Amino acid sequence: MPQTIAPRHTLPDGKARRSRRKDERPGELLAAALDLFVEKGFAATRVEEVAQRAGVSKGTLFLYFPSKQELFKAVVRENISGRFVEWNEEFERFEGSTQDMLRYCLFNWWERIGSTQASGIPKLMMSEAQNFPELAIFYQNEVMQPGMTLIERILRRGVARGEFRPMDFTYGAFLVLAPMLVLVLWKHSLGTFCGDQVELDPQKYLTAQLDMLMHGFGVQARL
Amino acid sequence: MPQTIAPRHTLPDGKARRSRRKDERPGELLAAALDLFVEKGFAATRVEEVAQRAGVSKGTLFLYFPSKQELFKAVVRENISGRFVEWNEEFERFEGSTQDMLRYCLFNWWERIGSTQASGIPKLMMSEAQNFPELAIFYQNEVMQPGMTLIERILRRGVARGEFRPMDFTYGAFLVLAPMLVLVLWKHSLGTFCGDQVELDPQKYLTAQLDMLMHGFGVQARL
Amino acid sequence: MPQTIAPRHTLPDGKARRSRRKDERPGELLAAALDLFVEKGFAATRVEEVAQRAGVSKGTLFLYFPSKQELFKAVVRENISGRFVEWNEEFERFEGSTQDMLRYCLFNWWERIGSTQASGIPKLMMSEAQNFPELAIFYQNEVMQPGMTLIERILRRGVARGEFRPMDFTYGAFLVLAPMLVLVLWKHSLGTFCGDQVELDPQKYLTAQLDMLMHGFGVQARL
Amino acid sequence: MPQTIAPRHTLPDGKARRSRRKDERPGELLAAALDLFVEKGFAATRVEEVAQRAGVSKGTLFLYFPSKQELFKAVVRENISGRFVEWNEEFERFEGSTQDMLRYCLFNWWERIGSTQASGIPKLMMSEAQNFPELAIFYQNEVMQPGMTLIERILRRGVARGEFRPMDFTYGAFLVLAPMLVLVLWKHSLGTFCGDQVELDPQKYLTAQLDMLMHGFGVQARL
DNA sequence: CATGAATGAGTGTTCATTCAT
DNA sequence: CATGAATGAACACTCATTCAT
Repeated sequence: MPQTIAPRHTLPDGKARRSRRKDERPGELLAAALDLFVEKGFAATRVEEVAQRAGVSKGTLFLYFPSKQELFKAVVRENISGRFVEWNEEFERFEGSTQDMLRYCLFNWWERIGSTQASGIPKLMMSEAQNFPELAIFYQNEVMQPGMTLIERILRRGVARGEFRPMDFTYGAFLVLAPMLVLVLWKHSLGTFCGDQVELDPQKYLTAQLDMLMHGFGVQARL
Repeated sequence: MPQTIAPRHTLPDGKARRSRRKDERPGELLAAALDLFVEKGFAATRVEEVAQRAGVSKGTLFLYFPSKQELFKAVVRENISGRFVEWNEEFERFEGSTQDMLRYCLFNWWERIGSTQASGIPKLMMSEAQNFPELAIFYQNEVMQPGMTLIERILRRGVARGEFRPMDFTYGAFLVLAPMLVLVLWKHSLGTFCGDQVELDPQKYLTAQLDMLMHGFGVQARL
Repeated sequence: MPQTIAPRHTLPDGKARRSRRKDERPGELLAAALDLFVEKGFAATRVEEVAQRAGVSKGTLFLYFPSKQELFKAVVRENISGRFVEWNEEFERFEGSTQDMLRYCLFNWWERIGSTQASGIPKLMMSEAQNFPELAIFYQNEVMQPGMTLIERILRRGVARGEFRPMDFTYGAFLVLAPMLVLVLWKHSLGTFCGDQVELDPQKYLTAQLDMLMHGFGVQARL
Repeated sequence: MPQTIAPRHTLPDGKARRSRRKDERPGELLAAALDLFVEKGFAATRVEEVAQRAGVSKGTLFLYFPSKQELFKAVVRENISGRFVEWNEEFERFEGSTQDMLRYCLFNWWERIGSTQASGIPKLMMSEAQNFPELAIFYQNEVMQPGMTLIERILRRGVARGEFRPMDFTYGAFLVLAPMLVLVLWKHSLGTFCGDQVELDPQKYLTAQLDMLMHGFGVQARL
């Protein structure tokens, strides 16, 4: 029977046996690692735990990833896929006020990133940037830059259409991004220890941000 | 009667040898600790290293600080939380528009914290919070809470005087804090690896933030 | 079908190389630990030393025993407390006078404990009890209690059968135990330095004890 | 004024100033050390604590005793004075049955030693004998030997007067001593952790011991 | 391919002892 | 004489990584 051995990471046919296929090991490991890295941080996560959660032995993990650091890199790379292409297209097709566009941007980001496991990645990157300069650059190029550019494009559109005041777009993009970033950093770090003292409702938070972005705090804005 | 014998632990003349004075030890240790904690993180910094950099032995460090965590707390108190009393007073005496107050707040923060070594502390806490809950709670109570409260007071003043629109002060304070936080996180983390790609001029950045905080991006704000 | 491949972790032939077999590790460690604990005391014994003497690394020790204290408990269980079940059964089956039972108890204890390395454990516990309350409680529960109970049962049997006079069994058990305890304490402590001054022949000592236990020193006992 | 400096440890006159005299330092230190050694054991007692309790600084302690070990030796030597001369005389003058003599011995020992701070010394010696061979020999010669001899003399008297059966006096003395020793070891070591499980009333305990010593457990003893 | 037993480097903290004042 | 600041050796336990089976 011509049962050829499939090259790793490639499924011979679409209807492959679901569970415990050799080719799925890396994926299971990456998923387990993401969970644990996000939950406990890089240093506090033990490789054995990752292996256990993926249902394999510690030795097996090192069969697929030569070191814990390489595992980390693989996790980050795996989880910051190029969704920006799709998003850019979405925004190009967008019709409506730029304020609506900004609103759409904020809430969509929350729905697809902020509220998911992936929201732990920025915190991880921020913490481990020093230890993984290569990854930091990668993250900067593949995530931060495209993200900033996307926001900049929205701001430019707003200015071009006379909806927004002229501004420095780089700083502008930072100012849009900052509260979003702080929201997920809070969620995954300091916020964990506030108990009920500071309860952040993402919807209200983003709504407040949008309002501030558009009108600022000053009274004259209401005119 | 001529008290010829100098009192113990007192140097014969007031202009004693500058360096290695006993009462400077804690200060030297705090400075060394701040440097190393910011540079390498809390966990990765070895107490012996701190002691060495301060020019004393490991044992001496524990003479002044009962534990590594207490050393960290002392560093934070020395550089941040200990100053809130002074800052609160400053703001109580402040006369002028609340916009000026906000400007004063931002630029003063930059001068006294943001532009100094102490700006590494927020990044540090973000990274280590999970692994050192006690420190996280301390930071939350001694730094975040007072900081947020200080900002909230400014916002309340603005609303009370009719300068600012009504708002939720908690979210408002977050929105003021976020760009400042991101500025120093950036400076101590991802920003390190961007080279010249993204050059943030703090003065311009904070000016842009202030403008946005007051007027927002929307054109109607100009009316 | 001929299963040619030896099951993992099993040596090709039954008579595998004698030493360094995986399943002997705990035993080797326990033996090394007993030696060192008795020789140097619990606190003064370094785990690395135990590991070295057992021919393994420090890490390996912690593979089998989660902590130094648990190692100690295992040593005690292996050498003393684990045997009470067997001893209790022996005594339940015992037929004969209670005096013979007491004799059997004393000389058997000497043969199986008193004359072995394990006799150092009581001295060890006496010395370290204050500093390791957890171990003290463990020893109290696992060794002293069962031991006292065993002796009490013998005494109760003697009284029940009319062989012994009525007595307070708690104090009675103490009085039986005391000379045995002192014998091994002596052996492992002060006795070490007496040279030939006081030569204790255990057989004669225990014989004398038994005689005293039965008849006392008083002459009327001979009637 | 001829105020000659008194040699250390010697008081110029009987009516010396009571408190904080230089010459009393060693005594205060020895007392403090005894308390703490008995309470916490040798290793667990910190010299600073001893110094504090004696009201001097750590440095001063080392002025009088070159090391912690020497301090220990001094403590033991100080506290096992030659009371045996007095006791021997007492026993020579004793008139009455030898059983009464034994009773007197036991309860007197309890009153003068067993119930006092000094009862901690045997436990200390037992624990530290290995570390202080010199002291162990000293203790053996100055305490154990005289004590055993004293008991032996009682036993010999009993036999000589026809009150006691013939016996090996060395073992006999051990058998008398053992329960007394165990009583104080229990008091200062393992017994500490039994809570209410085993409550030893010294009076009852010694009474039971005396009864056993005289008559044994066997029924024939009653005849 | 997979296993899991074995390894050993790395670190905060204590405390007896010293010595400049 | 007395002080107390300074020292530095000592030690249990973790966990990433290896490798014989």
